[in-house]
Amino acid sequence: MANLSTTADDILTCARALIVAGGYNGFSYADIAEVVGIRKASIHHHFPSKVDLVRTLVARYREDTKAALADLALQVSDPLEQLRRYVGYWEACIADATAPFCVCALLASQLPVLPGEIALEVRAHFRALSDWLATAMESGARTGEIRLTSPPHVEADAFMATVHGAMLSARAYGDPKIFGVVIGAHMERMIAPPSRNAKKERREHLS
Amino acid sequence: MANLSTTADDILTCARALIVAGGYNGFSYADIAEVVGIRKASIHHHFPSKVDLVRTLVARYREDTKAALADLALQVSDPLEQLRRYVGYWEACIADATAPFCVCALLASQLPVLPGEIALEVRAHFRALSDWLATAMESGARTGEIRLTSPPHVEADAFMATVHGAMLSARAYGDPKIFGVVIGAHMERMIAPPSRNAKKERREHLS
DNA sequence: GACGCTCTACCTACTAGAAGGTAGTCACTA
DNA sequence: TAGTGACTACCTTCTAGTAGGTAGAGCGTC
Repeated sequence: MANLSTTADDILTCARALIVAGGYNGFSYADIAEVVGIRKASIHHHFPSKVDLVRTLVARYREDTKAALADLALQVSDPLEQLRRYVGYWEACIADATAPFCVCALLASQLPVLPGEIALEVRAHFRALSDWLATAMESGARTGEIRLTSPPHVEADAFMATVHGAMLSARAYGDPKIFGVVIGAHMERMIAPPSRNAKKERREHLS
Repeated sequence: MANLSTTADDILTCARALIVAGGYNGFSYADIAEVVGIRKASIHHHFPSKVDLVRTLVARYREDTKAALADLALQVSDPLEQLRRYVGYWEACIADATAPFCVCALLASQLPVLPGEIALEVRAHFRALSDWLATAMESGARTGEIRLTSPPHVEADAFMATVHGAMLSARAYGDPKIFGVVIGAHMERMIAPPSRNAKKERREHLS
């Protein structure tokens, strides 16, 4: 945060795109230098080491995500609509290929070879996202809009897993549409029918 | 296939473990040489290039998976039990950390930076797995054991996405149990209750 | 307002080591 | 005796990172 220069921003943006494409070992300072239009050594001026660069990048990504999710919860009161907006964001990103993958999801897949400090940041993102989703699940169950067949935090982890898996499938198939199809199926299963025993279900599945 | 020597096998086994840990760019010939106990140049004797090595590895992984899934369908007639065995396999792998990730899932995450020939193999794995799952889904729906809320191939893709996402979460959280919990929740939602209108549901959701 | 000081952003030029890969050699075995 | 599987000894290219320097902006002060 705290007003970094435009060049540093450019470096981070570029690095993020490169990580999303090929992970931590899938890019080099030379790659960034070429895209941003400066020399390798100049990147070291802004970020002394690769670990610094990626740690900063992930920390900022986490902050941005945290702020965006908090804002979403504030702007949209309906929990089901919150989830729809969340997946809608990714659907758009994948469709126009701006950022067709969550940078933390990609880094998590390489967790065993990641420098410790970066691994910690990645872990924290998973926990924060899962918590936000669990809160939405719980609210939805309370209003009777969402039907939970498991405790909220389990439903949240299942939802997150489906989102990440669907990103992967979209990439594997080379077809952005698959993301929406898979998530759509998951959400449909979650939407509570206007059933008579909604109260009973709610009682059963809230912690 | 076709009886490769033990050393070649060792190289492939080692490479697979290294890819599972850190992806295509996360390992080098030097890493393999150290583990297998031969020199870098000797690896080139068995696999002239890194692309050869990984292509062979993925092709063999696909063959093995194909054979195992065909065998599973032969040994176990009950479709729901087939799915349980499939996820049980991964649950065991993740729990004892032998191969806590599908090598194709990991490579798929880096698809944009993968050599073309390897990308093709990875894509083929996703298609084959999805097809197998869809067949199981369809059979399960026919016997009334599985409740499908979407067409079989969509349910199959959703299932596959959940499996891959759950692997990722298990890795991110550093907790093998999360895989079973997430998949368990998904399977529970799929199990049809002994309902009166099972026939009607079946009619609705088969292509 | 010219002088010097410091800081920022970038540069050229370099390094050590790791990467994938090659050439040629040797010993064992079918 | 041809083939296999390993070796040593290289090569080239790429990697992250360093050393040292330059141009210019900002700022105090004589």
